[in-house]
Amino acid sequence: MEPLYNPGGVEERWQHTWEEEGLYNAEADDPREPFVICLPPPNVTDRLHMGHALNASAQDVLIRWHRMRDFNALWQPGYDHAGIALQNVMTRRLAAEGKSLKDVGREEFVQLCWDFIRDYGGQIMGQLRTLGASLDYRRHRFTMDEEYTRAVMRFFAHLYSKGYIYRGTRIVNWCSGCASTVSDLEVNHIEVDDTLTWIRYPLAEGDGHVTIATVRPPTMLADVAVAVHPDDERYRHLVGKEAIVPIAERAVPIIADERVDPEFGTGAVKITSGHDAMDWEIGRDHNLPEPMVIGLDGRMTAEAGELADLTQEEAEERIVARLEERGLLEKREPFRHSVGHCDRSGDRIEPLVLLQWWVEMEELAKPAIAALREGRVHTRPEQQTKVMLSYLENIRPWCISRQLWWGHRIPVWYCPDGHVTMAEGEPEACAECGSGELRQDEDVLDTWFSSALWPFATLGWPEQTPELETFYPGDVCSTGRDINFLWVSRMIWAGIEILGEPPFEWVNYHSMILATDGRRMSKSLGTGVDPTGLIAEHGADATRYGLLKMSSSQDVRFSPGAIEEGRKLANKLWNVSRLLLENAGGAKPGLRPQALEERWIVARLDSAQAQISEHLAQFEFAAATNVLYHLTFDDFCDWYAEAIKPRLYDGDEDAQATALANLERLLKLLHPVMPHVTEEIWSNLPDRQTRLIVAPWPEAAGAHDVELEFEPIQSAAEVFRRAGVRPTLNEEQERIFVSVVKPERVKVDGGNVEAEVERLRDEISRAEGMLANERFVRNAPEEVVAAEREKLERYRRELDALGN
RNA sequence: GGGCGGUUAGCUCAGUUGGGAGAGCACCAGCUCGACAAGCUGGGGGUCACUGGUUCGAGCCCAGUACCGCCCACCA
Repeated sequence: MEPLYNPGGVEERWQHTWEEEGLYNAEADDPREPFVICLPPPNVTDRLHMGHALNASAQDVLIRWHRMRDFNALWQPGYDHAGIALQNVMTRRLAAEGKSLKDVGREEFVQLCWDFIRDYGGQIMGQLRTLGASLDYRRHRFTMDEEYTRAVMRFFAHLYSKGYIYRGTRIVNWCSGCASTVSDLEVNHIEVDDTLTWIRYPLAEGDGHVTIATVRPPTMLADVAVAVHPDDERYRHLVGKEAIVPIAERAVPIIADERVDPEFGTGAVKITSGHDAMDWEIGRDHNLPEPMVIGLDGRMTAEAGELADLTQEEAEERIVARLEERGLLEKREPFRHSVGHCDRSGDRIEPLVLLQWWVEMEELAKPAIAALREGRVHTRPEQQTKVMLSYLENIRPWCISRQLWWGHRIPVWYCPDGHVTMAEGEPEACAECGSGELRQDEDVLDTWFSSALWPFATLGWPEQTPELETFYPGDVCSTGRDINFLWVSRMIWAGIEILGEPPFEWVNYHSMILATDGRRMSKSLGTGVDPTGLIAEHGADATRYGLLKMSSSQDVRFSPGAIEEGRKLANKLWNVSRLLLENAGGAKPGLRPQALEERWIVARLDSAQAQISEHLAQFEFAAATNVLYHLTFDDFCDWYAEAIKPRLYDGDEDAQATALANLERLLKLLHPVMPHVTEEIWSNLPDRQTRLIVAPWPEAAGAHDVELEFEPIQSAAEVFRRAGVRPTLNEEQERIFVSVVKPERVKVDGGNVEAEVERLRDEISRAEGMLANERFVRNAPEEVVAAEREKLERYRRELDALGN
């Protein structure tokens, strides 16, 4: 063993060995209790980024921990086809070649997507392997695979037959950049500087007018009403009358609706059902028509008359000029408000009224709400449950059709008479009239529609496979908050709807890792840190340790020091192992603790193990790494190993055997976080029967000497003193050791007796004050009062020892 | 507009029912003898954002303020 641990080569070797020996595999006929996590499927064209690496580290710790605890641990891998994202990539590539979608046609385009995936996709699984992620790679799934597609079709058919899926004309979010609709969840509201234009609409009868304020004058050509609040005294007399929309020169009703804010603008608002979400709702409730003057390309349509084909900006200029000529323009002023933008392309969303496919969500959400409320699904951090509930309780219909070519095509066919035939496979004839002339719906399904099935479609659903039987429902979903609604909420209701129970019991939300300056990590900002670079430079173990160490219940900044710490820990462990192994004589591991410091380290290992288990069970990975760090550095290396060194050199077989047994134990506790270095050291231990990855997690604590559970370092010295042990320490350690023989001298040796006396007097008066307080003595827990009494006595003894 | 989170050492962050302010890194000093200088030991350094309240006692509980971040939303 070399003095400096070099993860390069070692890590790859173990990754290959583990996978080749089938140690990542989980089998459906394994009788042990299953433990299942589905990897959130990365986009097939993505490369590993920090979020993937952190989340994979967390999941792998849980999987490896459970595997050692004798669970049948399945970590399910796979990819998502990333509908809009990949379509946009491909569209840009075509454009770079001077081609458009129309030039290549649908069939060829889809083939190009598959080619692209074959050539450039599917890289993350390889990158996850270099992280040591123990996924069952044999079970890899892709949402566009034939089998998975069958599941998507069945899911559609199921929801369609129960009436949850329907086709309807409603207001949608149209993204001109993607040339598709997107769901409400894919729209970001961003503050923009705009202009608010105040326009006079003359009354149809008489001379008066009503002034409205709008940020989008061109849409006035599609106005269908003017609305005011029903309680607004200023306008009550006008409700039921008509106003003339200028330029369009149409009369529209003046209506009353409570959704109008009387405080805003003049308190009167133009209603444009075809181009605004709230107007659309008001329009539906008042049975108003839904004309449109803006087309799919964002330009004015023929309905706009002489303004047809103009851009909205051009149309606005013309309209404002005309209004001014006629004296109907009251004023224009700067106005800042939030406007929907496409999450994918960044383009401004155009609300349009289109015929699309929808999922009616209200009924489907109810069992998911119940599952969250009843604690059948828990979240970490817990507050996220509230967030999820408020989303589900206010859920709205989900637009699932996309005007794309890359994705699962909607399994619906139309005959020339307009009859609708839904079929999981291609039908031969119209279900209604028998016509053989069928045309399939052109649209594909929202990518998230297929992602919702991930926990069971990956297991073979709709077939009743052994995998489905054994591995559903799973246990943990670990993910970022950014896809909470898009993915997690949908898996929950879909799982309950299809299989009767939620797909997992726990949802763990990991930190978002920000750049060191607090900005988002992003390629375009140049703030990204590449985790594969960290792995190459510091090793996978150090990277895993570092990411888990810096993770938290909230978002955190990237900390290079945490990775460095991981590297030091691996090196420290490596070197203490060298010490123990190279001085083990012919001893075989066996726990024969005789000296007090040996019983002490067993107690420390027990105690640390209990803490680690508790932290992992609560998804507190940073706390677990902290325990591991101090256990290894302080307790195991700096005190225990130092203390037994002389006996190791002297060839004391009991000490050697015990040291190896304790090392074994330490390696097991570290393995889930740092699998490679621990497996490598493990392979150097004598008489290994199994790999560490499948070695049993140590027996539960309980056998150790309870009275030895002191705090680490000081207590070690205390233990040595009581044991009469005089380990060979260096001069500094010797000084501490001696000082601990008389604990009251520790601080005084530093020189400042007066300050120490003062401190003790303060402490004594504080403790006396508390104990003299009847309410404290009466109300505080007994242990707290007793602890206070003990402290008081100790302080008094220490003060006496100082001669005061 | 609604909701959630944050503000603790130079930096990144812990701090579990209220009871002696912590870790890692960085910095300083010493040690460096047969695992490791990517080591060991020690040290300096904090008005726990601010104001008020509850309490014998508040980083922690309550009310409010400021600043930062995130999510949701039909602010025309």
